[in-house]
Amino acid sequence: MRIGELARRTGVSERALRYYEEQGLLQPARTAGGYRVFTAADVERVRHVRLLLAAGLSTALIAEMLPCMVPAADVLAPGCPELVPYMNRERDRITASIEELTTARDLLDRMIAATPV
Amino acid sequence: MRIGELARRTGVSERALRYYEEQGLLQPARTAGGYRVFTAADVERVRHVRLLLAAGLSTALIAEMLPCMVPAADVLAPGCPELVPYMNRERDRITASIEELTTARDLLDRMIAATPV
DNA sequence: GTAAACATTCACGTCGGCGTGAGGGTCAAG
DNA sequence: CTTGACCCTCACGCCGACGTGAATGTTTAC
Repeated sequence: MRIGELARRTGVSERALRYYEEQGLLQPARTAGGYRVFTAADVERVRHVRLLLAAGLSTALIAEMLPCMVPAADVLAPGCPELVPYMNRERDRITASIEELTTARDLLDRMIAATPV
Repeated sequence: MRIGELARRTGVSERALRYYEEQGLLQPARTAGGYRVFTAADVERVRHVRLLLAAGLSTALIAEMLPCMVPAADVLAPGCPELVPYMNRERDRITASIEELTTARDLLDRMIAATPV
C-alpha cells in the first residue's frame, strides 16, 4: 500500500510516516517513480512506534528495538540482549511516570470533588 | 526563605522557580533590595506545580487552579466551578495516558522476557 | 569595609516530533 | 493524452519549560 492508505489505516499523518522512515523506523520499498510502498505488517509496526513514542522513548531507541520484534508473534524473535539495560531503564521510568500521573489525577479528583457548586 | 533555599528544598532549579513566578504560579514577596522571599507554604505549592506539570497540564491552567487549593488541607477552599470542565478533560487525558503507558510497559516487559540471554 | 555568597534581570539557546507550505513529479481512468 | 488524485523532496516553523551565560546588585559574616 502507499503512504495515504497507511496514514488512513493508522491515523498517523503522512508527514509523520515520512519522518519515521527518515529515523529508520520504517523501510518501505519504492516504486519506479519513487513512491513509498508499505506492507500490511507496517500497520502494526506503526502502532508499536506510536505506543513507544507516547511512552517517552526516543526514535533512536525505538529504531534499535524494532528488529527485536520483527515477526508474527508481536514480540519474540531476535532478542537484543544489549538493549535490555535500556529497556529496563525505560520500564522503570514509565512505572514512575504512571505513579506520578496517578497522584496528579487523585489531586484533580479531590479538587473536583471539593467544588461547592 | 530565599530562592536558593526553596530550590534546595524542592529540588527545582532557581531558573524554574523564577519562571513559575513569571507564569503566575508563585507570588513571592520582595526584600528592599529586590530579593524574592518565599513562605514555607510555597514548598508544597511548588510540589503541586511540578506534579501537575508532569501530568501534562499547562502553566496557564495550573495558574488558574492554584487559587482553588490555597489553604491548609491541601485542596479544599474556594472551589472554581468554571474550571471543572477543564479539570475533567485533563483527568480523562491522564487516564488515557496511564493506559497507554501501561500497554507500552507490557510491551517492554514482553520484549525483555523474550530475550534469549 | 570588604569579600564571599547569594541574588537580580535580560535574552538567546535547546530539543524533538512533527505541521505546513512550496514547487514539482507519478499514476490510473477515461 | 490529459486530468485529477496522489505522491515526492526540501526546508523553515513551532512549542513550552526551562538551561545557560552575561553583566550587575544585595546581604551577611568577619
